[in-house]
Amino acid sequence: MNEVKESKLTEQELRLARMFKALGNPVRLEILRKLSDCNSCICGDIVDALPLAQSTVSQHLKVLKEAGLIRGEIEGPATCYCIDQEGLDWLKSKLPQFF
Amino acid sequence: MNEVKESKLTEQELRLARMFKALGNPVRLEILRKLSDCNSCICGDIVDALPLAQSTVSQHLKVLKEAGLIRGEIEGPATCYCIDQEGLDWLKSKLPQFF
DNA sequence: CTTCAAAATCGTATAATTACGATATAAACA
DNA sequence: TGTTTATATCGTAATTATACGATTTTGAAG
Repeated sequence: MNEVKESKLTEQELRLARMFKALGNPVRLEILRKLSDCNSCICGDIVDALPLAQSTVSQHLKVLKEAGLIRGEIEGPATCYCIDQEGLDWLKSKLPQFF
Repeated sequence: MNEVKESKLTEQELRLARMFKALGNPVRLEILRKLSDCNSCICGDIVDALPLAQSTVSQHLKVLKEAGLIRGEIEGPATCYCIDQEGLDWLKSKLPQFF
């Protein structure tokens, strides 16, 4: 919708916007907090902790992963998710220098 | 089986989510960067700097204001916008302690 | 009081997000 | 092989976001 028009934002700033967008949803923030608390988590545990359908949670996890905020690793029949510390550290370092 | 699951986010975390949501849009990030650069700005200058209609920019400014990221002050026939340093400082302080 | 200019708000079309149930996929095991 | 279990993806409905032009509001100046 707002992409054909010349944005004066740098690639880094657009990455920042994508991260903020992913963070700007209470459900996803809750998932992140849980992952931050328990270090790493089987997807099913996250589903159990939320009042949402499995497919909905899976969708949110995908958004977080694509934003570079979490990582998912297949562990046997399940998938283990964890914070993407590299991505979060990048965000934390960029925030103060942006504003 | 029918556990009642509700959001376990605190009021502060919901405020964080609202701020992130406002930040998660390239146009609004561009507005913020401009305000950060020029310290304070007449609304019209922001409109002129963007390839968007005045009404659209005004809407984005409203979102940023409601999220506590900018402030607007009526100055004669115009409105002068500036960064809400208090709000941004709060965000910057909360981010590292959340993750 | 009227006019002008700046900004906000309204009405609305379109696009994106969020949610769900249904279905597909992939790994482990019988 | 087929079954089970966990997760991802599909199709879709409802809601929210984004954009625009038109209109209203507000303050300053004539």
